Amino acid sequence: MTQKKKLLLIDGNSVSFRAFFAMHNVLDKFVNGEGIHTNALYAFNNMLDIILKDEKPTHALVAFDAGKTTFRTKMFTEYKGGRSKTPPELMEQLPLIQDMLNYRGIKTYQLPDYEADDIIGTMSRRAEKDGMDVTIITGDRDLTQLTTDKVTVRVNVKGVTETEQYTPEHVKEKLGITPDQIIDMKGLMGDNSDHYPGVEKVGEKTAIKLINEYGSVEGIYDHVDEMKKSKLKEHLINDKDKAFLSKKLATINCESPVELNLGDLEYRGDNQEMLIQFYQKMNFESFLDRMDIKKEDTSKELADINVQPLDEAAIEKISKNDKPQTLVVEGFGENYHTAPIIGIAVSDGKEFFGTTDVSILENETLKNWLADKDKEKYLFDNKRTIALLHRYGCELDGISFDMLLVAYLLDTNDNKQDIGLVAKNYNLNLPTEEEFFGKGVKKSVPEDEKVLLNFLAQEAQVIDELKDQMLTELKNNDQDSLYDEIELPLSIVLSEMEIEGITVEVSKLKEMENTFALRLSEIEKKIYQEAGKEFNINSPKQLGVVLFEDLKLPVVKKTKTGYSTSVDVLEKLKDKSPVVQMVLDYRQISKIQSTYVVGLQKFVQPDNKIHTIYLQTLTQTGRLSSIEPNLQNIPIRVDEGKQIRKAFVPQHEGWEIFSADYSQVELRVLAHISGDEHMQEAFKEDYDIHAHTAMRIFGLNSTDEVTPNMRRQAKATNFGIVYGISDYGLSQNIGITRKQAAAFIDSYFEQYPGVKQYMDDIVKYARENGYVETIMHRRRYLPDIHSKNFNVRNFAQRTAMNTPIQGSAADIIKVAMINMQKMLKKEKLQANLLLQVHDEMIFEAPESEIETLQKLVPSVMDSAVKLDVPLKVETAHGKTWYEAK
DNA sequence: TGTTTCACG
DNA sequence: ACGTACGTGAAACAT
Repeated sequence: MTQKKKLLLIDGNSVSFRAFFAMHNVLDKFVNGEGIHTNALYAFNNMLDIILKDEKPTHALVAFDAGKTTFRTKMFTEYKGGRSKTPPELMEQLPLIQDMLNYRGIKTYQLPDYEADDIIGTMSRRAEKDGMDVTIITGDRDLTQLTTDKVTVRVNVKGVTETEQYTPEHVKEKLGITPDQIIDMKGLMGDNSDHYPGVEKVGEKTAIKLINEYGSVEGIYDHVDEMKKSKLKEHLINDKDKAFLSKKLATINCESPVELNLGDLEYRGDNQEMLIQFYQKMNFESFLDRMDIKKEDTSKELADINVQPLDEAAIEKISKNDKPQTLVVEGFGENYHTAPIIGIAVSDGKEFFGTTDVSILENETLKNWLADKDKEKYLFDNKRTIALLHRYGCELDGISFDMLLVAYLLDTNDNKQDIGLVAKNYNLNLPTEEEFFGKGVKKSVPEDEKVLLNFLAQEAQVIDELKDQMLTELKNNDQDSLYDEIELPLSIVLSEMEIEGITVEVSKLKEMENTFALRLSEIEKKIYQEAGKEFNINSPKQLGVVLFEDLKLPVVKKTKTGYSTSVDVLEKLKDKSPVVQMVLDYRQISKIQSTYVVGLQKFVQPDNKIHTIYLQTLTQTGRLSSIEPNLQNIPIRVDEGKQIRKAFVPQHEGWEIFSADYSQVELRVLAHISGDEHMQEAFKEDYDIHAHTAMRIFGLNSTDEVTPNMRRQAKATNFGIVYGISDYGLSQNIGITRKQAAAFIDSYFEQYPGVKQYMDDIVKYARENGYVETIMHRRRYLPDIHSKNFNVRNFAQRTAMNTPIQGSAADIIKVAMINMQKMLKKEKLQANLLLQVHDEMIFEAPESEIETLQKLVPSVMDSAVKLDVPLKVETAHGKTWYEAK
């Protein structure tokens, strides 16, 4: 079925006027580089976007008035007389509006001696005859006379973005007459703005009454003699000529000699190239932004691929092929440590081999090829592939291109966890895992093996096809060594850590579960007693009612949905009611119980180990994150929670847990990249950095004069600096006034002028380049740095300050992990690297190796990168993770 | 599915 | 005058 044709007709002059006055208040702000005003252009275009989206016309025309004299002025010289002149700021925009419309693929037209109305009337009648639907956009109500079953008139109200829709029914409802009676109404009442008269003392109400009685102007005068004597009758008789003339003037000429065919009006859409140029000339940033989104729609569909069976003959071919080949190993399930492999594909870019028979992984030739470091391979997600193959007894080596890692390094902003998403970014339309397998209960492997293998082959094809382009981008960004020397080797290290896993004593967790359950029910009882009723303490909503309505405690803070009951609020209410402390205690225990004691047990595998998954390509700063479960947020600050760590033990009798952490890496990184002399000195001399800061900002002569409270405040200030400080944030954190906090910060910047300089420079750098970088050239793009929104922009500025610091620290420990793993192998130590928690590494090792590690680990860690200040490493060890700290 | 809260660096 | 610390993941509740 062919699409129903629809013609969009716009009254160019009246809409331009509307547009101009709609944005008249910002007239001075809308001036382009050449000094031309652009407000009407902007508003017109905005309206156009809305209308085009709404109406989806197949044909379009914008009609303009040709000049001052028309057939109407010949009939009545004063027609449209006495009108004030078009403002010059609008005059200069009118020709540009026509240009813009043409670039948007819309025809414009004007006809000497005729008005825009007549062109619109004529074309709408022609279109109607052709069976088209018509929509007319205008600021002038008179055009509603054109309304029919097929013709809708949308009249701008309140500016240009909103319209009132006139159908014949709507006209009837509003005026009580039919559309074609509007000209009779105008004839009787005249028109002030078009400056033609009607019958004396007849306005809209009287006109409509008369029309309802007699049908038309003609009808009225056919019966005027029968009317009973009245002033109205006198006026009608006196002004008969005027009435007929005015009706003529009001009548739109629907048979104007318009030299256009409907075919000429076909709407073809934007002329991208010209439009971009035009928008640039007009400084229309927001319209330019909108265009980029449209461009992405040109993605290329992938053809079906002829996939040959991956059998012994194919394996022979693959293993003898010296060219790099792309490997796809597909697992089915959320967690690849347990997911089965459902298919394997290999391709050299020309031939595609695939199978769903995983027993092929027992083939020795294939095994050897996979493990051969000299057989170069490409893939998407090295770590995942290594882990999957490992469970099937295969090793993997020789990976030179991991598309996932490269995509992440090129731009951390978009979600790059899925090959389909990366492909789409490069205009290749490969389905995402979710699109292909479905989600939720519908998630399933396609029944037809061919469908699955085709998908795997397409994945291989995409990897192969995008490799060169992506590696070139990487090199252009100066990120090739970040990839070659850090992220790619790290993916192997991480796979080893995940596969090794950390041993957990479930019995210990069970024991804690009972203890905490008992304590929880005790506190629960007390809270119910105190509150006078039973309720769900875990529900912030119910708790809010109890605290702030039943107990009438003062409301400190509100959230979107109601009262806030978070720790900082409860802390302030502690002495107001004994129930508050109980709630705090309950919350703490309940958190430990649900998330850790109970939560962790669910992840312990039959080997008594937990195998977390590190997300290497998620964070915006370059840090890792850990999921299923998260082993990077195991409690340590309060002892009840820290007890959890007693369940983390070495896998062998006679072994210990060994941990090593960087001390104040982030501040050391700041000292390095800011080049601040005073801060560098503090680290070179190995002073207590927070005490040193306290001494400086409180103007003391020696660190001996620093009180514990001063040190605490200085420490918070140091943190604040790393996070991209604000006086308010600091004041909230250490409980001082905003003014005091501001004074701290001023004093800090005075004492560490290099830090101040860095903060200013990095924000400027972000503004000029659109991104910031770490010491290893890891990038984070910050488009929000140009935001007009105060909050959004400030957030981007703080991010600009923080990311190079947090990100460089992440770079450093990543290098250390790679070097450490190498060193353990080289020294033939049995020790295993198990976990990474941002600035620390956790190992298990035989007691006999602890002494070696105490020297070796710090030496590897502090020599990972060379900074202008030394790195410092602290170690600890013990029978459990609890004791290794 | 989104919100709130809280565990970590 | 604006409303704030940076980076994460998971559980529970409410919708």
